[in-house]
Amino acid sequence: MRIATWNVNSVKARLGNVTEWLDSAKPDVVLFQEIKCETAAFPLQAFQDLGYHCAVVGQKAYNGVALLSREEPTDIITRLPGEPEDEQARYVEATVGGIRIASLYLPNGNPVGTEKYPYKLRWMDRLKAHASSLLASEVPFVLGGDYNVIPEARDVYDPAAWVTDALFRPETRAKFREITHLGLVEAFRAVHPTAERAYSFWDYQAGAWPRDMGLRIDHFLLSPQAADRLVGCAIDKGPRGQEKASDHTPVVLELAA
DNA sequence: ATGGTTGGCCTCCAA
Repeated sequence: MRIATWNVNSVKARLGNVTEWLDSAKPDVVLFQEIKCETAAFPLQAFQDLGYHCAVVGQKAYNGVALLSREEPTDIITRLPGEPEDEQARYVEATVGGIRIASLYLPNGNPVGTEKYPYKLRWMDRLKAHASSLLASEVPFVLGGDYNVIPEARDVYDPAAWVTDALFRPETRAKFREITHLGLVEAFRAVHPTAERAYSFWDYQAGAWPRDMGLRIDHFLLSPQAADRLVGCAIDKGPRGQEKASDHTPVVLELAA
């Protein structure tokens, strides 16, 4: 099974790029983040025409996630447990082919001096708690999406310049490690243990893309049973180089059978 | 060189 994750930065502004990529990459499942539209405004038909079922959690203007799959997803949940007052559209999870698969958009957390940063850390605590309960259930699972976390110094073009940023602060990285240390496998790093300058995001500003000033912030975390089936994980830089590109590019996970 | 871009929305916010 091939599962892709892609922060599309507005599914409506990106519809041409996205459908063209799906048509060539043909993932079995694709996880979108930052669809930036309400659920009812999601361009369902375009994706149904490509053979996908869609589980969509949208909101006006910001955030928004979706899970698309060739097989109909079941047992869909539309929010991360904990903080029921949290209305931000950042999580959708469903069962596809016997695997629990989530599309998540972890809060950015900048600027650090505001309430946005503690919200990010609380969201990570909630993700950790949810991952713990999924592990206890012993169902194989894949948590994919835009984590807004740079795991290590080699995952950013200039670590010193980013050390006070919410994506790379030591406290953020420590929280990310708390999650992986539950026993999850970060798929790209497992498959490419020595890769450098392997990025999934390049800012629109300051010529970041042509200068390869990127970050690796889009990840797949795999449960032990899912990791046993890990065949490959690759970043497809193609879409980032196109006209009207998202600032993120797809990451593709391959699981056996 | 204290720079620069994009999307959504409505005058700036978020990234």
